[in-house]
Amino acid sequence: MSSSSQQSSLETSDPKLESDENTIVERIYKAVMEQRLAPNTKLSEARLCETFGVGRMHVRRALLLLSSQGIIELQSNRGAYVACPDKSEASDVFAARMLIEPPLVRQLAQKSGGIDLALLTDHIALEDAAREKKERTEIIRLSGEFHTKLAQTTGNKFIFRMMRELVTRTSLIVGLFGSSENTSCPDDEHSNILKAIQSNNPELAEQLIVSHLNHIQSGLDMEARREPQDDLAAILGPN
Amino acid sequence: MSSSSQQSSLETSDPKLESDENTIVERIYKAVMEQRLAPNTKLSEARLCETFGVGRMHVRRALLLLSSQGIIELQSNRGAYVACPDKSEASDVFAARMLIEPPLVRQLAQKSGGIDLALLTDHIALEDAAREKKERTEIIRLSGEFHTKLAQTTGNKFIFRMMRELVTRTSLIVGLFGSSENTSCPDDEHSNILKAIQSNNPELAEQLIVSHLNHIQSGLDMEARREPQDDLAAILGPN
DNA sequence: TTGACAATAATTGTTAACAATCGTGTGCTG
DNA sequence: CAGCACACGATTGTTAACAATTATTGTCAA
Repeated sequence: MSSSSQQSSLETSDPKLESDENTIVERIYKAVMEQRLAPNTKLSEARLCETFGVGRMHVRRALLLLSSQGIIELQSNRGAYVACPDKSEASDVFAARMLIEPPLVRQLAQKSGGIDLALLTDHIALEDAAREKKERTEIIRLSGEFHTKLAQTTGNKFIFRMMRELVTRTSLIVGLFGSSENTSCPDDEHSNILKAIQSNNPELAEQLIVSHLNHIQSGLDMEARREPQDDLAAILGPN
Repeated sequence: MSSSSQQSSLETSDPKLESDENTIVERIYKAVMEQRLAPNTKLSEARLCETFGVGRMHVRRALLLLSSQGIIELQSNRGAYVACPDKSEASDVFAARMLIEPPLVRQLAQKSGGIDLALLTDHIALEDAAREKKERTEIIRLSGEFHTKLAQTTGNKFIFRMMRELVTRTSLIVGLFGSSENTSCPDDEHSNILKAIQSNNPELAEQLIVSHLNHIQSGLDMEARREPQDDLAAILGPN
């Protein structure tokens, strides 16, 4: 079995342009962030080899890196599975974000004059456009990316990496516990947070991010957990 | 070359007990934390293979993981080197710690009643003992570990991982920029922070950690950077 | 029909040989 | 003597075959 290329949304644009394992990580990472790869989906080495057109070594490297970022879980002799956070992990993620993000936006609002907010203003435009066009995966991705870019704006790579990990995990959690349509952040809260930062209002910015995080968390249904499907179908788009 | 076992401090206790690549990561990690492995030291695959008595695959896995944690740096076709932070990274590390640790200890002091501080009280005892015996590497390691355990006390694995990474990086930085004897945290500041937490005094605890971090940072000489030696001698103790 | 058990297929883990790259030292040349 | 080119040695990167483990299927008996 596994004849030639069974995947449609995969090797569309560039058939076998050099896709090193860094690209592999990025592709899988993005697929998880956009909730195209559901939690608990098995990622077998053979399929990924075909999918990306690389040897097993590169796939294994990528899987190891992804597991070190908590995006997938490696089970000994059993393969790699997209991470599937439970209730406890979910509350840990939000607790960590509650610890970090308020001081973060407060700090941004304090020295708002001295830093470049173009990244964020541009981002809000992107979010609006995506919401306009009702592009689901774009909305989901951008919704998380706002928080990542918030951290990126500090120019501190450690803060950036921490936020990136937390946001990624949050995306998984929202996919698992998100009730109904509530898969992304409420509409214009991001915009309001940015405005508070721009107008040098640390207290307001902090307050807004706190309630924003609370909104996300309260939009979850921690009891009924959407059962993760093992779909192999709509995976890993080329971009 | 590379006859039998050239390393003294290595395979002392258990000659070839199963040391999987998890152990390899731990061993190298610990060596870096205790500043036995100087920044910029080259870690060649062949030597690590002999040292740990495993195949190249395990070594490469370990190196990849270590590089993903920022403990070493992988240069393409050139090998692995112990990370060597520069001035900019150093200030980023302290900025990130300034962002996280104050709210962290504040939070601990707030709900001090409901959490188990045994980890920390025990730790202070260990620190005192090590200082008594003037065990340099122990003091260095424990001095960083206090902060890690501070995070561990929250029971939040994300906060723990963040702090662990920052503390590790701090250890490298202190090794590089640390002026003279000032290789560890000032004597009893840890103890005072713990007391503030125990007595449910969030403001004091926060203030103490801030000045503690400032003390560490001001003990560095950011200009004259200790030139990293390429020593292969005193490496990777067995414990 | 259901359960356990055995054989087989599929997948992951490991090893070793091979290829490619980089650093170094040697010798040539100006 | 300085500088460059080349070749050699050492180290890293890659591939493919092999071993070990797990999952699946089919069979048989209760």
